[in-house]
Amino acid sequence: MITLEQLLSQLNEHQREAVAYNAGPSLVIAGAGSGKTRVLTYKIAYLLLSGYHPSTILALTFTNKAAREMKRRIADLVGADKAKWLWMGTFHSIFSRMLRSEAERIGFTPQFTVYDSSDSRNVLKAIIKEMQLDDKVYKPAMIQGRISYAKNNLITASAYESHGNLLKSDSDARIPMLSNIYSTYAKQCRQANAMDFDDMLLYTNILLRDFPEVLEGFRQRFQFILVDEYQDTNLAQHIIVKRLAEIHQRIAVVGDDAQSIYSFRGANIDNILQFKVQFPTSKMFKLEQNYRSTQNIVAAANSLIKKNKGQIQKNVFSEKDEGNRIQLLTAMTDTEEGYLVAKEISDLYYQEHHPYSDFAILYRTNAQSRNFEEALRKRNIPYRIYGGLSFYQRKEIRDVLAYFRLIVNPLDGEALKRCINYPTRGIGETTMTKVSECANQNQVSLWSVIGDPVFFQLPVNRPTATKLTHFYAMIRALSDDATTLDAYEMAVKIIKTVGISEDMTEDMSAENISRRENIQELVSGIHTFCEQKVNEGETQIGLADFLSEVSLLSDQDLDAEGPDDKLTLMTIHAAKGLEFRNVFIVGMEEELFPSGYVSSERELEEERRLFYVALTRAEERCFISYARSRFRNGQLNFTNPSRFLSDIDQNLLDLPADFRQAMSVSSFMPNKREEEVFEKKISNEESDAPIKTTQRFTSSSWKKVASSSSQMTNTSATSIQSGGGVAVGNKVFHEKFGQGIVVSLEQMDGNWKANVDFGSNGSRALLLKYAKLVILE
DNA sequence: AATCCACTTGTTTTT
DNA sequence: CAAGTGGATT
Repeated sequence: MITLEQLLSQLNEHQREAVAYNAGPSLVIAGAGSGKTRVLTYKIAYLLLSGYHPSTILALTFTNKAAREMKRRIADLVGADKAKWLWMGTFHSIFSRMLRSEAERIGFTPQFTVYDSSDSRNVLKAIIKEMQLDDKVYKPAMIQGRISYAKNNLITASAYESHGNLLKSDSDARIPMLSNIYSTYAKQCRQANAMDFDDMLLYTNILLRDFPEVLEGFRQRFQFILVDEYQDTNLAQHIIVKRLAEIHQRIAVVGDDAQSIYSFRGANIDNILQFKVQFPTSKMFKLEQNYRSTQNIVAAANSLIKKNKGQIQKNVFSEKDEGNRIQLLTAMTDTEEGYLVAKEISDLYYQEHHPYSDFAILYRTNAQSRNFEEALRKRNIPYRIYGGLSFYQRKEIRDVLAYFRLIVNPLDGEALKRCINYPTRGIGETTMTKVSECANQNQVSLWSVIGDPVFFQLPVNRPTATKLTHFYAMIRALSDDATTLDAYEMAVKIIKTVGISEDMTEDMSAENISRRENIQELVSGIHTFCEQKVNEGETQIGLADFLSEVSLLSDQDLDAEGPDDKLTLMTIHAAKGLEFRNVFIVGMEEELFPSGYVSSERELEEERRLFYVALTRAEERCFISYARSRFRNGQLNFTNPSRFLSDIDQNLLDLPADFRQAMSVSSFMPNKREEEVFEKKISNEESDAPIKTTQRFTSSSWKKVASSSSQMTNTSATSIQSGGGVAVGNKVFHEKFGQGIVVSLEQMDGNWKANVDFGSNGSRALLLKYAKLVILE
C-alpha cells in the first residue's frame, strides 16, 4: 500500500499536476513516450486513495491488452482487491456489459450475439443477392464501410432513409439502394438477436438517449470517467462519454493528436482538438518529456510531424543520450529487403547481445510479413507474428464457436448456416436458400423454419425435412445440457456430439492434425477461462459468459507472454502503445507508405502520423528500409522511396551512398500545392492516360521504367502531376536557365514534357529526356 | 449435395 | 500470390 505523497513523488512535475488535478474536466496531451499510461494509472490510484470506490470509476481503453496492463499496475499500487472492482476495459467490452444488462429495453436478449466483420459481410452479401443487385456495383466491403461510417456517426437506418444529403450522395455514386440495404441489414441483425461492432456503440447511445432512468443510473454509478487514446475515438464514443460525464463533469481524457491513426474506423481527431469546446471548463496538461527514445529519434519524429498542420502545439524532448542516427537500408528487391533486415538483426544480436525480444519489424500492411518471415527463418531467428489471420478466425475455430453461438442464441442466422454446413450432413445450398426464403416470407427466423418445416410448408422432400429436424433436435438437446454444464464441459460435449471430432480423426493428414491441435488449444483456453472465473468468485460459467468475452477479443489478447525470446513482426497500427529497443520500419515506398489509397491531404497527414507512431516506438535504434522493386499480386512493381523520408531532418538520417540518386527519380508532392494537383487530375483524367506502373517483368522493362520512371498507377493521387522524376510544384535547377518551378507536366509520345517557370528567364517547355533537371525541393 | 478445378479478381490499417 | 467464384463432375 502506498500513500498519496509517495504516489506523487514518483512523477515529474507535469505528470503530477495532471494526476492531482480533480477540480473539473481535464485533457492530458501526452507526447509519445511521455508516460501516458503512467499518468492514467497513477490518476486512478490517486482517486482510489482519495476515497473513490473502485466500482465508481470507469476507465475506457482502446485494447483489452491496455486495460489488463493498467489494471495490473493499479493492483500493484493499491492492491488487487481494490483494482478488481474497477470498470476498466475497451469501449466495446464495457458497452457490451451495459447492453447485456439492459438488452430487453432495446429489443434484444442478454444473450445477443456479436457479429464480427465477416459475419456482417456475409449478411450483406446475402441481402445484396436477395435484392438482385449487382455485387460489382454494390461491393459488400464498400457497403459495409458506408454502413459502419453511418453508425459511427450515430445515423440509424431510419435516420439514413430520411437524410437528404446521404441519399443524394448515394444516388450520385450510383448506389441509390444503399439505404434499403442498410435498413434490411439492421432488421435482419435485430431478428438474429445480433449486433455488429458498430451497433454496440450505436445501441449504447440509443439506450442512453431513450431511457433517462438508464442514463441516470449509469451517471450515478460512474463518478469518475477516464478515457485513454482519446484521439482515436469516434463520434459515437465521444457522445456516450459526454453524456455520462455531463452532470458531474468528472472526466479526464488522455491522448496525443499526433498519434491519431484510426480515422478509417470513424475516429475523429476533432474530438481531442475540440475538447475545450465540448468541456469549456476543462484544463489542459501537456506531457512533453519523452522517456523512451534517444534524442535523435525524438528529433527525427519531431521534424516529420512538423509537416502536418493543425496540431496541438507541443515540444517533445528527450534527455536520454543523443544516440545513433536513423539508418536507411536500400534493397533492390523486396526479397533483398528481408535479407538486409535479417542480417542487421543477426549482427546486433551477436555483436551487442540484444535479445530477440528487443527487436520489432513494423510494416504498413500485413501482406509484407512474408519476406521477413522467410529471411528470419533462414537465419534461425525466432519470431512472433501479430495480426493477420487471428486464432479466432481460423476455420475450425469459427466452426466450433458457431455451435456455441447457436446454442446460446438460436436466432443467430450466421451461426446456424455455418453449423448446418459443417460437418456435412446432406443439407446444401439449395435447401438453405429455400429455408431462407421461407423464413423471410413468414417473417420468422431460420431456426423456427428448421424446427418445423412442415408447418411452414417448406418445399423440400421428406428425407431433407427429416435431416433438418434431426439437426434441430440435436441443437435443442445441447441447449438443455447448457443449463447444467459449464462452458468447458459443454465445449467437450459439443465437439463430440455434432461430429467434429469424428470428422477430424477420419484421416491423419497434416491439416487435420493441425486443426485438432487448434481445437484442443481452444478447449484448454476455455478450461483456463472457467478456472479463472471461479477463482474470481463466480459460479456457473456458461457458454454465454465465455462467448461474450471471446467475441471481443483479438489474438493479441490471447498471446501468452511466454518466456521465449522472440522478435516481433506486426503492423504499425498494432504497434501503437508498444516500445522496442530496436525498430525496423520497412517498405518505406510510395504507394505502400503512404498507401496508394490516399486521396486527400487529410489522409496523407494520417499516414504521416502513422509513420510518426512507427518512429516513436524505438528506444535506441531505428532502421528504415525500402526496396526498389516489389512483388504485388504476383507482379513485379518498380517503386520509389517514400516522400516521408524527405520529411525527416536529413541530418538525422544515415543515407546509403546511392540514396541521392534514388531520391532524384522519386516524386514528392509539395503539400501546399495539393488542391491544385487534384483539380488538375480531374481535368486531365480523360486525355492524359498515365503509364501503368504494373507490368509483367521482362528483361528490358527494368531499364525502361528506371529511366522514364513514370511509375505511378492511375489510381494514385500522384499519377498526373509526377512524371520523369519531377512533380508539379517542384523547385528545379537547370544548367542554362537556373532555378524554376515546374508548372505542369504532360506526356508526348511516351516522353514527359515539363513546363517550367524560370522567373526572369521566362517559361520553358522541356523534354525531361534531354533536360537534366535537378530537383531542389 | 459435395468436391474439384480452372479461372478471375483484387488487395490498408481493426475494436 | 491468395482467396473466392463459377462450372463441371461424381
